[in-house]
Amino acid sequence: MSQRQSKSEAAGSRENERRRTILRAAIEVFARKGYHGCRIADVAREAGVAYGLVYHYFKNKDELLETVAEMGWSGFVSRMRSVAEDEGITLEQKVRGIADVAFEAYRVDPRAVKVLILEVARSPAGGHVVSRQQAFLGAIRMAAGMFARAQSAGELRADLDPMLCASLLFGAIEMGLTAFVSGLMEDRGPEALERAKVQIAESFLRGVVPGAATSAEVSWKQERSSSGTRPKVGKRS
Amino acid sequence: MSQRQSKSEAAGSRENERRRTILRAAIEVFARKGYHGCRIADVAREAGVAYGLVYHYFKNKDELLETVAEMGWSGFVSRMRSVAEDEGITLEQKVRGIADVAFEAYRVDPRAVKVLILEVARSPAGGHVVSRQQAFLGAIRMAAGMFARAQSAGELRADLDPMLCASLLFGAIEMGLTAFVSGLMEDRGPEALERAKVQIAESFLRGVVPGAATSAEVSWKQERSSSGTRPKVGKRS
DNA sequence: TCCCCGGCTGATTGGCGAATCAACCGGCCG
DNA sequence: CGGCCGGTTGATTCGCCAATCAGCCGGGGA
Repeated sequence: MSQRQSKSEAAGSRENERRRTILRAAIEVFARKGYHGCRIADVAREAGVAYGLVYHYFKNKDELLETVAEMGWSGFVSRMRSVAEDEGITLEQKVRGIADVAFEAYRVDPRAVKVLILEVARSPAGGHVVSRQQAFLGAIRMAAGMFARAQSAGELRADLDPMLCASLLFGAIEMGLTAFVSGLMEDRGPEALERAKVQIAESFLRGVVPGAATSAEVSWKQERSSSGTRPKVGKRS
Repeated sequence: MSQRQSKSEAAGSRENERRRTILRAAIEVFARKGYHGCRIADVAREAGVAYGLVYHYFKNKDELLETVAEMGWSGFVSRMRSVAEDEGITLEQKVRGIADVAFEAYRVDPRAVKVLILEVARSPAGGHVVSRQQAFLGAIRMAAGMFARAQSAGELRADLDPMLCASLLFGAIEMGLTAFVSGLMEDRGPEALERAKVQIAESFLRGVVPGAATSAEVSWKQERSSSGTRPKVGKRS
């Protein structure tokens, strides 16, 4: 069983450990100096490996970023999807769940989120690297679908454009995180993060859900008593 | 049309015309291929001038972007400031006014807005080019100040963090514009733009203003009958 | 013991593109 | 008319950095 496993990236072998190290270093360096502002040599030094080894694991610099993006993003998207497509919860819970996922990702790995936001989501349309922002837009479309369904179920104001709702939610979350990433928010402790998350979700919901004071308002104080209803969204799968 | 000369730059001489041409070409090219994805040669070709002339008017490539950023941004900021600091209007009107300014900027010059959003606002922290995102953060801070003042006047829920409100508003506007910039919104006509603007402002206000159904809600249907209560904020043009 | 092999090394190379610079207009003044 | 001068040109230079590659090391199998 412990036979030499084939070169497929099946299990986390010793070799993959190096790969991981390089990936982490890349995130670190990208977060610090930006993709264009750093050399491969920086990544190698940060990882404590030889320059050439980076090219042993990654075809080129671009693939390095691509991989970083794919890993972080796919994790986020799958978690978000499981929330957005959960049939058993209300729109409000979904929105809170999505905010949860995003802020939890930031809490767990701020650097990675910074890279994702700054280098991936907003990468200028270079024409070639479409895949990246396509992933981002895909997430928004997914949310838009969620809102559209909620709308026909009467959980969303009829006069709103679902796509715009999705943009609004993502924009609010993204900029909220940016406020932390960029140091705009002086207090960056976990409880500040939690407060920000709640405020964003509640504000968004008040603005978007039919019937002025929603249960968002009601549950505001007693939310922990009704905790069982909230899936809490496991992060690292 | 009234956009001729913006501010200082008093004497619009013949020489400045060339400079302008290059600047416009830069915006065009930056919007199409991104700052890093284009060469100075591209800008020169687009402008129909010799390669070297670009360096006659701008110290280097970075200063070119810097100038583009400064021009577009200062225009936006000054318009926004005049709205945010207007003592004679309510918070709601200010918020609508800010949305107005942003969307009007997009309507007038989508390319420039695209560059501003993609290349300037979210430029990765390169350490050196701090000024750019500093300008952006400055705008958010200004809005935060506006919200803080509104809060002590009772125009904003007491339980909200002004800075976060500012982030939320900017995030919503920015992502809304991004939806257009990136082609997420299939319909990009002026009336779609108008609808998006209204939806963003109203949603934000519902979420943030004390007393569930605000005048936003009330005026929603009867806004044109509600006489001159709403000054309609004389944006540019 | 020696050889093989695959992870690993880092000096070298090649190309790209920013920035320079010497020459070139064409108008204007003396 | 001739010389000057500022805007203009684009081939050339120069530095940087991604990507290569020839070779090293250490383990394990024969």
